[in-house]
Amino acid sequence: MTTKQRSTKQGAAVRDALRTSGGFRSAQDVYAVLRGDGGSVGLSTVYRHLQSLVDEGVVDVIHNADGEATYRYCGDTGDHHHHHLVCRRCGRTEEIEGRAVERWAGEVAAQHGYAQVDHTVELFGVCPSCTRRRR
Amino acid sequence: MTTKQRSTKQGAAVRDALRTSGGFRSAQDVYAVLRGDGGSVGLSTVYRHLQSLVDEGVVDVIHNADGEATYRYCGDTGDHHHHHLVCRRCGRTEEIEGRAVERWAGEVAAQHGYAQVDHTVELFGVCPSCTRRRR
DNA sequence: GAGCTTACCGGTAATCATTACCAACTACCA
DNA sequence: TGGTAGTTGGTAATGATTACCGGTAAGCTC
Ligand SMILES: [Zn+2]
Ligand SMILES: [Zn+2]
Ligand SMILES: [Zn+2]
Ligand SMILES: [Zn+2]
Repeated sequence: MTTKQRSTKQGAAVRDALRTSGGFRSAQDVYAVLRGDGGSVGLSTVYRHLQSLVDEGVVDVIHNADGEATYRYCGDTGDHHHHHLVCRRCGRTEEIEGRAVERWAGEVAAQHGYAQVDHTVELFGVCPSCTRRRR
Repeated sequence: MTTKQRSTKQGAAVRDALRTSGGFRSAQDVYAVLRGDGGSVGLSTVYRHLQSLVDEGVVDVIHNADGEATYRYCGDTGDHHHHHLVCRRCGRTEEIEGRAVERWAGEVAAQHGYAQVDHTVELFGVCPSCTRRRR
């Protein structure tokens, strides 16, 4: 039997915090925000829910340059395969997709005889706002 | 003045271990191998040299799914921009490149007005050998 | 080769993100 | 309202990576 999921305020808080943010945030970031809002959430709980959301497929994970995991709510557009263009200053994120990359990835893998191929494709830059602000 | 680099046997050991391996290996992996060979290297030393090699540009880093850093010697072919097709079973790696992806990345970034754009593109699969071996 | 200077070594302690534990708590159903 | 089982959150444990620092040795000069 599939474990029944209970709906708790903490779960909602974590999900909303991420959704509202719009970009990629670390677990510690989310924790800090929720604490700042006066709510009392445990760090364990934050990690737990982030993981659940990832398993559900509504949240994407990317490891930043330091290897730290950052999460982003992609649920609303979440079923279709996509990638991201992330601002390395403010974390703002645009969802992107491209037939070209997908085709290329498949071809390359096939040429080398690799099976069960998956891929990681992320773009990092400085968004218009951040560019304007700090020129 | 640029700090003068001394050539030590430990440095050579780390570099050779990576080069010989051919694939992406974690610092701990390299450490284990060097220890297995009877040599006595310190873990700190391994980390230190891996970082140096990365700074020199002869070694590439990728964070695996767990966020752990893995390193690969790409020095011999190292000047030109390239990506990797990595076997998630044995770590074997093929260097790959593609005009298509580079162009696509540039276009997408431009469309969204992002500047100083960099990208991460890595393919993960199961290499021919590993596929054959384990059905 | 001997002596010097100083980068380098490596063992250990410290840092940090993430996970494991577990007793107290509460959502949900009858 | 009561009971059951999933959930919470503080704390301890884990694991990778970094900071320290006294001891070692590479490279240079004579
Ligand atoms: Zn920005
Ligand atoms: Zn894709
Ligand atoms: Zn393989
Ligand atoms: Zn590229």
